[in-house]
Amino acid sequence: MLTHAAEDYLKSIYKLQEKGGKVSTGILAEFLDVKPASATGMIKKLKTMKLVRYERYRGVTLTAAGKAVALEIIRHHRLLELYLFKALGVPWDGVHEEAEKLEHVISEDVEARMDEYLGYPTADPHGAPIPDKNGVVIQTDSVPMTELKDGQSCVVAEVSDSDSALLRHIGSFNLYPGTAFRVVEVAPFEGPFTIDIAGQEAVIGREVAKHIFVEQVQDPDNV
Amino acid sequence: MLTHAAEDYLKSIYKLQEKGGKVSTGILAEFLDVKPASATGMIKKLKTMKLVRYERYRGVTLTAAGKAVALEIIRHHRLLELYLFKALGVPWDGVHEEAEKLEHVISEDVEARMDEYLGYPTADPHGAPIPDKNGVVIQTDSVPMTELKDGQSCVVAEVSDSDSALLRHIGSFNLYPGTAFRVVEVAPFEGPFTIDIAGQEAVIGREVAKHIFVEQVQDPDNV
DNA sequence: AAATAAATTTAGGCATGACTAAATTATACA
DNA sequence: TGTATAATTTAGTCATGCCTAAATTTATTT
Repeated sequence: MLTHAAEDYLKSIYKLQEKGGKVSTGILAEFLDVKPASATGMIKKLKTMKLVRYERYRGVTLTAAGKAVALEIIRHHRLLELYLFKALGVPWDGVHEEAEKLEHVISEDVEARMDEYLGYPTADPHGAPIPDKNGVVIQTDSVPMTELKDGQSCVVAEVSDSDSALLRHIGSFNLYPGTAFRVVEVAPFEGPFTIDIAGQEAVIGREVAKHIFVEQVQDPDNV
Repeated sequence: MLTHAAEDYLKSIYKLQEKGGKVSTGILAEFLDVKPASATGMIKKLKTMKLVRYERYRGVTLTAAGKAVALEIIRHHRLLELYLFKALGVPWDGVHEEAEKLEHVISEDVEARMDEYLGYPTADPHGAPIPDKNGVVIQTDSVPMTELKDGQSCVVAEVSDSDSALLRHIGSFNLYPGTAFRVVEVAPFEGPFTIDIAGQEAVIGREVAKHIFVEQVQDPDNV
């Protein structure tokens, strides 16, 4: 069986690989909050297990087996997040931290029971897709909110889940996945966004907007 | 923060201490399925943390601080067992193994939410008492089923939870905590027990009966 | 193309927590 | 009470996974 650390490395490599092919030792180490030397050590171990491809100084990629493990852990994580949110009422800014610990110890049996309870969901409370039992991920094509122009309408698809304070802030505007809003005005010179959400106006800073991803964007003319 | 291993040691010392004061290195090692030398090492570490009292060759006992940790872990374990059983329908012979892993990683917040969901219960699916947040345990005075005589009636109080196959067997007779039954006949020469449970007769072997604890024992004359 | 800077790897160390084998202490029995 | 046996502890090893510091390789810049 794999150690928790190995699972965390594979999960991280997967996530970093998603946005940019090969993953460097340095990026991986930073993402995991360890020193590069530590990452090198684990990468070598994962290579002997045939879970990653690796040439020194050339970065890592997951093998099919490594990707399967990564997706299994991500599935655990996201199902746990949604379960904690829906079944136990844990606030959405708290579920990530909790799931981070539970994802390594939950059994397949308990996971299947949570999955059934939740009605076989496809997204977690932050809108991230939940891979199915076979590791198939349904990808939505969302864009960062920062790309929106005046007058456009859209629906929140996903919010990055790493920063708990950011999530509380976003939650205070009710910008949960599935929520629709319209851009009233984009301030010039990289300024904040004024939006209309269920009749209420709100001002969203650009740094915050970078972490909100939207879909079903519609121009006002097309309506 | 304590390691999972340290928590397991404290929990084990507590359980062994319950039935017999001081705990020897050998008994503890056997209980934890490690070698005595390993137990000695951890005991020394726990002593420096002031969680146990220890003199070499003289056995261990928990300090107040050590007992508090042990009870906290036991509370996690038993609340988790009951939650898995009631909320997710995990069969009672599976909850122990699962809780064994989860007890070390569950947060106080999630635990409090499970506690609320369950209505602040006082016993787990095997009838073992759940310590409250302050570490107070409500002890029931149950006796092993092997002490019962012909004609006595009683209610199942607790069943030992360590052996999953045994639990399935006991479950097949519906001998869950809270279930009442009457002894029809105790076979002579340390033989099996024939009982009447909800009108059905069942034969319970002596080895199995040793793991079933009962209370509210009543002689047929006293009824 | 050589020199400098940045990234990565190697080497060596530390804590945890298990193990085996050998030494020590305690217990039991004659 | 002395000796054999059982229990326990000490000493030394191993795997994990992190660290720092030094060496190496790659990338950049002039």
